[in-house]
Amino acid sequence: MELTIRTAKQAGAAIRRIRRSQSLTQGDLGEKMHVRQATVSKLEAGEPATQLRILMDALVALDLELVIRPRTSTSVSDIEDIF
Amino acid sequence: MELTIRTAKQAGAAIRRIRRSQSLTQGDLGEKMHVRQATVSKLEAGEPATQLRILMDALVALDLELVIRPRTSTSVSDIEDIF
DNA sequence: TTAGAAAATACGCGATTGCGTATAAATTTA
DNA sequence: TAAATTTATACGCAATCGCGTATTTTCTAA
Repeated sequence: MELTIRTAKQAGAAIRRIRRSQSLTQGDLGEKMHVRQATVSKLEAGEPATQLRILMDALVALDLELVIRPRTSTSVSDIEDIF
Repeated sequence: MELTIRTAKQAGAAIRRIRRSQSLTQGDLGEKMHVRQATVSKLEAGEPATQLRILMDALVALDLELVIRPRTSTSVSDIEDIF
């Protein structure tokens, strides 16, 4: 299970998917992160002005990590993601 | 070449390493990203309030992508990173 | 060792964050 | 389909963003 992220929107969508897979509400996640449910909502919406700190805190709370690597060729799912 | 990121500081350090490996100055990268050199400086310093948008723009400019995945066990390099 | 380049920092600015507190809207479940 | 839960949105606030413009401070070659 590995999600490729190229936009803030994709990052938010990934967080949402994973949060749900762990049966957590935005409120639950917010509690773990010590931020409000509204802040989680904005993060998941892919608001590009969200602070980096919020993303990192979410990753910790969901027991995830980030990897930075060279861009791989565009996959079909990436294209679908555009629409 | 794959960098594991768990903190904003690590994200900044990774961007800096990769930028240098591509022989770019902060000014060069800023130009590609349409942000100021000062903004790149803050990103690389790992300022946690940096906007997510800035990180994503840097990734695009450096031809990188992000991966979100479950946390792997702590590696030696992670520990070294603490000190 | 010093000139030149690169990076860090500063000031004032408008914009927007995340905050507390609430509520409206949407979704799920009984 | 009604009730309950979850998510999105709102207001006023202090804080901080990234901006333009510039100036240190630090690093790197000649």
